[in-house]
Amino acid sequence: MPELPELETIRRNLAPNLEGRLIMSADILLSRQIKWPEPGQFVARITGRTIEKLDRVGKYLLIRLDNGTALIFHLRMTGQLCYRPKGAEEAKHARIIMRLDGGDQLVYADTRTLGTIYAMKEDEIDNIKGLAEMGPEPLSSEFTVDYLKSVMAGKKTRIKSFLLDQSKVGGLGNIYVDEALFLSGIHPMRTAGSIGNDELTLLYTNINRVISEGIRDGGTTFRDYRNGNGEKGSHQDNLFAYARDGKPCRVCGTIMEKIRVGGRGTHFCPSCQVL
DNA sequence: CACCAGACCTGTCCGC
DNA sequence: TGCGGACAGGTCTGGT
Repeated sequence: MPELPELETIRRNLAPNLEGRLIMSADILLSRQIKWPEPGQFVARITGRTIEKLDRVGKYLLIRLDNGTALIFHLRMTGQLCYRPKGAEEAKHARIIMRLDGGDQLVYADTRTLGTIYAMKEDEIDNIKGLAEMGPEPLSSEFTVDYLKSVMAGKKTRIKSFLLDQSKVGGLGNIYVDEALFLSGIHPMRTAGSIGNDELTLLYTNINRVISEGIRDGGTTFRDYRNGNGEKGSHQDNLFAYARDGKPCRVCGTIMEKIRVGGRGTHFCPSCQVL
């Protein structure tokens, strides 16, 4: 489900409800999703701890505790992290329930159970490869036109697959990549190295644009995604490319198409984005 | 290094 | 109504 804008939305609406709160206990309903340490140790590391701060790195959410442990979530396709005030109805597909002071809960739910969860001491965090190797994020000071130019130079990988590589640009996923390529008039099958300076500058601008608009709209809800309070996002109403196959292009009216690139469904306008 | 298929899972939708 | 297949916001592994 979730890409950078969705994770950032979750972080922003969980933070005021969680920071300063005490984790009284944790119920593990599906231990398979805890990747480190083993479940008993996992529970021991987080119970009785106070939540200090919520951080996000790419699509990872890090909940920092007062013992230096970071409770780390990657939601993959259908993970949800939801704050449930005392008395709220039960979450479907709950996999971990963390009980907070005062009877409120932080619930991790996940239909497809692909999400991954860790409780890492500071010196263990780099063992999560995807996190340690995260590339610069859109909207950050490290993400510049020159950076993008340097990593794309000479690359034969198709631009769609290239932008999905988290070690190149952190936080992009299938929806926002299709959107950025559409707005830039770049066909998803082009190789990264074939993209000229003007197009590359446009692409850079549009990556930042789609990410910032996604955050502004509280994320994109197609099916499972909900924010930290269980609410849907609204960016699905403002998409140009994703899931618009068979519909007229919002710019030129041509019927949009869907192909597969690197195994992922890819939506584009055959007239605005020529190969 | 580039690229693909398969794996990990469950739910939904579509065609027959 | 039932059943099989394709597909879904992500990432990792192993093969060519």
